[in-house]
Amino acid sequence: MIRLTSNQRKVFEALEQAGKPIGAYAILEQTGFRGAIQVYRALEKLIDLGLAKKLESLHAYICVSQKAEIAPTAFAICDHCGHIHQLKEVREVRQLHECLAQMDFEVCRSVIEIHGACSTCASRKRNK
Amino acid sequence: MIRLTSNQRKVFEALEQAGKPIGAYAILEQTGFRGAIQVYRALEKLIDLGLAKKLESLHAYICVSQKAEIAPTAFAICDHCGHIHQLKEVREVRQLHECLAQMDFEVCRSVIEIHGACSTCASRKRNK
DNA sequence: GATGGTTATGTTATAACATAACATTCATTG
DNA sequence: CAATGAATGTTATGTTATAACATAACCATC
Repeated sequence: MIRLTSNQRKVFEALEQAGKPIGAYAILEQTGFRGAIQVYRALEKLIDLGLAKKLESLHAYICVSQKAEIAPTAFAICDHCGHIHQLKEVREVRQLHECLAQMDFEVCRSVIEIHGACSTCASRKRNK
Repeated sequence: MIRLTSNQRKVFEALEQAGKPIGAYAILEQTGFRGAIQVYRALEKLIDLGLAKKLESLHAYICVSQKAEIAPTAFAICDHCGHIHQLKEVREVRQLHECLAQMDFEVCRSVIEIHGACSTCASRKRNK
């Protein structure tokens, strides 16, 4: 088990409780830290450990579904209800990495965020 | 041929000249606009038209290699030299979208940015 | 060519996100 | 205990992005 510091634990709990991506300043409020830097420092560590991820296109952070998952993840982001679907170990992502490897590109970080409408919201749209 | 407004043309030319991703405030300097909003408004339109793209993980903008390409693009971003490889019409990306479609997820925007080392920088790293 | 509607642009202020720089506290172990 | 290093705190500031409202340019049609 990984040993988190006090601040890291507070940030992780805030992410868990939210259950959806939240911004660093929302975390700041929830944790009661005095400055944003505390949040960012903790987030950096959590991301390193694979416990959290930044959603670049939302400027927000989310805790990763399973523990310590460094493997590249694709996110399906519903722009209507905000629901996030985490797609880990997706064949297509692995293949994309392989494709890049064949071009001699050495992958170190993968940002894959697909926006759209989740099944619920999509059907709701169709029926109105 | 698409008709751009004066501001849109200036921003597009700044992007073309740069030949790499640049931030909105760099564009602001180059164009001489008085405020950032002019840049963002022009960028929004250029992105709509498929002439430019935002690289979310860099907070920067780049003009797209071919004209009016709305199709999803994957970007391979070299973190060493800054070189950007635009991958259009990549099979793996299409397959990822199909995979999501089967889950009833209706894709509308695709953010795919793979960071790492390009072939040149990767070999340079190995040889030192 | 005046009228009114639409689109584009300008201006100012501020929101939202992120980091720099340095001070202090705290735990550990030699 | 003293020295060290890691974590945290504090303040300030940098960077990215948008809100809100004012003005100008364009253009059709009467």
